[in-house]
Amino acid sequence: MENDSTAKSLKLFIVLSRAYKAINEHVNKFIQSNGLNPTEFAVLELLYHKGDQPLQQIGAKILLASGSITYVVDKLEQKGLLKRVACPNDRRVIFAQISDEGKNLIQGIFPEHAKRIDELMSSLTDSEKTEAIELLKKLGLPAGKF
Amino acid sequence: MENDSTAKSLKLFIVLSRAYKAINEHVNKFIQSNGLNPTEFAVLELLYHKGDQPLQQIGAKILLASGSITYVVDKLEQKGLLKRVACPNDRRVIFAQISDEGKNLIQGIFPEHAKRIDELMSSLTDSEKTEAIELLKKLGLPAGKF
DNA sequence: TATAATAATTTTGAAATCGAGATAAATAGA
DNA sequence: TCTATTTATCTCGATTTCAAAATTATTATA
Repeated sequence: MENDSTAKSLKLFIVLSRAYKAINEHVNKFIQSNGLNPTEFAVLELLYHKGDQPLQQIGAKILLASGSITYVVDKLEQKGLLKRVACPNDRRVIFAQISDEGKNLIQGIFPEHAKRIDELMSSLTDSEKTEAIELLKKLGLPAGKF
Repeated sequence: MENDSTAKSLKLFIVLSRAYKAINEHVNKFIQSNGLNPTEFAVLELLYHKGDQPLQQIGAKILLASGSITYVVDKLEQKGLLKRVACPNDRRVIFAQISDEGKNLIQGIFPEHAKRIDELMSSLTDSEKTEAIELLKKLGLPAGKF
C-alpha cells in the first residue's frame, strides 16, 4: 500500500493525463479537419515560428524518432508544404524549410487554433492559468531521475 | 495577432503538453521494461482496480477505438493475462477479466510504478500538488464546446 | 594522413492505432 | 409480431510510429 504522498502524486498523474487528453482530443480534431495530422501540424508550426530546422532538431523538439521524421517530412514535401535544403557547411545535415504554401496554410489555421485553445481553457480564470503555468513548468523538467 | 488571454492559454497548452510528455516518457519506459506497452498496462490496471469490464467500457475509459480494443485484448489474452467472458444477460457483450497471472503482474509492477511517479512529481511540494490537482480537474472536463 | 569513432539521415520491418464496414444481438415502434 | 434502429464486437486496409541497421559525412586520434 502506498503512502499519502504517493497517492497524491498518482492522483495528479491521472488528472494531468485527463486534462491533456481532453484538450488534445479537440485540438487534434480541428487540425485534422484542416488536412493535417497532429505531427504534420507540429512540424509546420515549428518551422513557421522558429525558422528552418535541421531534421535532427525537429525530432528532438517534437519528440519523434529519426525514422518518423523522414516519414513526416516526406509527406509534407509531397504536399508542397515544405522543402528540404542541404546545409552548406555540413553535408550530413538537411534543413526543412516551410514553403509559401505552408506559410499560408499555417496563417490560415493558427488564429482559429489559438482561439479554440483559449476556449478550451476557459474553465480557468486568468490568474488560475498563471498558477497552472508555474506549477506545470516545474513538472516539465524532471528528467535525470531514471 | 492574438490577445493576452489567448497567449496565456497557448502558453498553458505548451507547458501542459511538456509536463505530460516528460512524465509519460519515463512512465512508459518503465512499463515497457516490464513487457507491456502503455495501452496493455492501462487495460490491465483498469481490470485490476475496477473489476471486469465490457470491452466497450474499456474503450470508453482509456480512449481507444473499438478495433484497437479487439487488438489489445487479443494480445493480452494470448499472453494469458486476461480472458474474455461472455455476458449472460446480453449476448452482444463480452467482459474482459484479468487472470491470476495478470493480477500477479500488476501487483509486481504497480508499487514501483507508483513510487516512480511520486519521484517524477517531487519537484512540487505536497500543497503545490494539491493546487495542481484542483486546477487540472477543471481543465479535464471542458467538452461540449465543439 | 589513415583509421576509428561519432553524427545525421534514410531504409526496413514490425507494432499500434484508426475509421469504415460487416456481423450479430437487442430494443423500439408500427 | 415484423421491421427498423441501435448497440457491441470484430474485420480489414491504411496510416503512423518505432527501433535497428545501413549509408554517408564529419571529427578525433594515432
